[in-house]
Amino acid sequence: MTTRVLVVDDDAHILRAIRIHLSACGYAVRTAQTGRAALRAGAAEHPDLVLLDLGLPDLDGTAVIAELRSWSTVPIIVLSARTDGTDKINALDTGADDYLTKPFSMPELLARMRAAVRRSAAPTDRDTVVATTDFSIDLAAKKVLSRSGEQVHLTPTEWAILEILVRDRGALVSQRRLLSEIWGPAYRTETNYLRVYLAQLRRKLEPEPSRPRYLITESGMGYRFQG
Amino acid sequence: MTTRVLVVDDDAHILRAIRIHLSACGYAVRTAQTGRAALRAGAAEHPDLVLLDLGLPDLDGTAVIAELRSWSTVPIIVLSARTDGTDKINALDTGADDYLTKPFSMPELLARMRAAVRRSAAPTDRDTVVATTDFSIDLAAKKVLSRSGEQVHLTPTEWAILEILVRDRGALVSQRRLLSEIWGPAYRTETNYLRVYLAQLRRKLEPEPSRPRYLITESGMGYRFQG
DNA sequence: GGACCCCGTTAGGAATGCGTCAAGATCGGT
DNA sequence: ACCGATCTTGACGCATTCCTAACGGGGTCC
Repeated sequence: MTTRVLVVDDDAHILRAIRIHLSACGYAVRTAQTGRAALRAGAAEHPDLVLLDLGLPDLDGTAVIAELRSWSTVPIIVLSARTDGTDKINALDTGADDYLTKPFSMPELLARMRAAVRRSAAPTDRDTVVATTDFSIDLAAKKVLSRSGEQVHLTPTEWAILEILVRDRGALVSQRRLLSEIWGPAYRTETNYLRVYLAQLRRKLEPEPSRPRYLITESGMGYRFQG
Repeated sequence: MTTRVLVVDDDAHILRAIRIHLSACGYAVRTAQTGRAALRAGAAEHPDLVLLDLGLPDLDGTAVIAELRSWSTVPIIVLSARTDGTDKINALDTGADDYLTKPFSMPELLARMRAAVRRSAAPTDRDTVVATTDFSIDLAAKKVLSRSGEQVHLTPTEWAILEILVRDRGALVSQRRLLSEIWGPAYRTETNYLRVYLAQLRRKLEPEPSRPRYLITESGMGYRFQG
């Protein structure tokens, strides 16, 4: 499984140089030249690692970090020409995982990338099959079986929502996070999407769709999968 | 819930300087001057973070990292005078989380420590559950369970207030802070909002709402969550 | 004892959020 | 280019939550 890296820098030359190096090392590279493009790509592609230059034309670098962190725990390594100490501290406190000052050596960047990915890869070992008395969900196989053993067909969007809720089963998932992860950060306020799809999921999964037992609404906050 | 840091360095002066700085910032500091002492202290005390100098008299620094990593995932930040790139890469690949070259600025070290602790604390929801004899609060899952195990339903505003109080449990939280964090700075004087919502929280959580045991009023000052 | 001030409690209308339905728009495969 | 599946969008009635304004109780300082 290749590691997907999102590289964000406004300088196309640097972007190209990094892309060449990383591709040669077996990473799948995706690039963005602006903060907004970075947020879009982050939401759409769910990279395993983000390399972020702070000097972007449209958004402040720390704003990009904060926005990403509002719904994602992807490792973020900041690459910056600024040697100012306060930039470093702000970036780290906003949620960056590491901070390299340009110019840096490529071997060091690669080593820090390996360290960041190793850390984030560790705690992803939760049961892949979640069973209730009415249905069972296989997260690895992306399948849902009804009690009678028949497969329940879900559309891609339905599955995307269910997967997020079930991965954090028991926890409240904010509508903002669901919208950001599935439709992108720009759709944070389109809560009616969620209303429609939650209704469809309930019709397919709940024994009594009008009185949900598993897909719980927390008014004004979000949704919760009750195991 | 103070963070316990193990500082490993053979130079007693540096050790003292770091200890003073970290203690002043609220960390609980334990020190070791040799690799073996560091491994012993790591096993005995399970620190939340390790600051490790590579130039130890008895063991190679990477050996210490490898030994710790064989059984622990505690964050390790390497502090080293060696500017050689291969040392850095070896340390990171052996399992170090970060690498600072001496001399470094203390604010940067503190920021990197915060980042490392934040990362390692995030996936383990251990500290996010606050339990009393009458109910338990899961800050990560945004869930409150009564003693009988039933879920207590809170509205967004109720939850917002409870979250702030519980995050700073034991401490007095001023009404001004609650009001400006939840309703915005313009509502600093609307203390009647708090009276209403505190009453609702007590009705839902306290065994005897008229005689609060957990949600304590400090007249004229603010409120306090008494664990 | 009286005049405060601060707090707890209650309740109902206003505002916001949610479930539901159905009709276009869009996408993907043949 | 067609057709079915899927996604978007808007509208409506209902449920929940919020705001607000009372009233009463318990302190404290004159």
